[in-house]
Amino acid sequence: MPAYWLMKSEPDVFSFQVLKSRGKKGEAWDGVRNFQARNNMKAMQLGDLAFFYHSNEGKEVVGIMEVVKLAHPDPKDDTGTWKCVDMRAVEELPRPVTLVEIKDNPKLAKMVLVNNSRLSVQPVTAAEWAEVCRMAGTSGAAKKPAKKK
DNA sequence: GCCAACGTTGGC
DNA sequence: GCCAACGTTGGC
Repeated sequence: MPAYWLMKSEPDVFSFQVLKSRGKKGEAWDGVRNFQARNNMKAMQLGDLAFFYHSNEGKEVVGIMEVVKLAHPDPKDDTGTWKCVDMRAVEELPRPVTLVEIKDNPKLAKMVLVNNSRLSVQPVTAAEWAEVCRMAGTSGAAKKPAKKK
């Protein structure tokens, strides 16, 4: 069973659209300089899914992505302290879910996003994942491996 | 642009 | 090992 995460970025710096343009290979999620966030990335498994949240501009969950490479040394870090994972875009949400909507939903009151907005890589429970997907108008990439073309 | 909250650093 | 000071993040 895959775990769920939420990762955020300022769209000015790195947006979901940019990640999408990287295709299946994805892109290294580097630049994280926070121990909690790093530890969360270390815990990620291949195939784990994550929401892409745009901070500052937009303040909304805009897409779903997947872990395609396990935690490895951050190429932009000389000290060897920091790690990153590679992510690829899976699906752009039919309807972005804003921070306001998340805060308004009692089911999501315990989300880390609400309580610790500064953590850039955070875990999401299965229930929260399902709820945000429902609000976004998607079934959530994980639940439809049957859909082959 | 401001400010509150948090994490990290460094002096003791 | 504690805690004050500082820097950064991110919502408003």
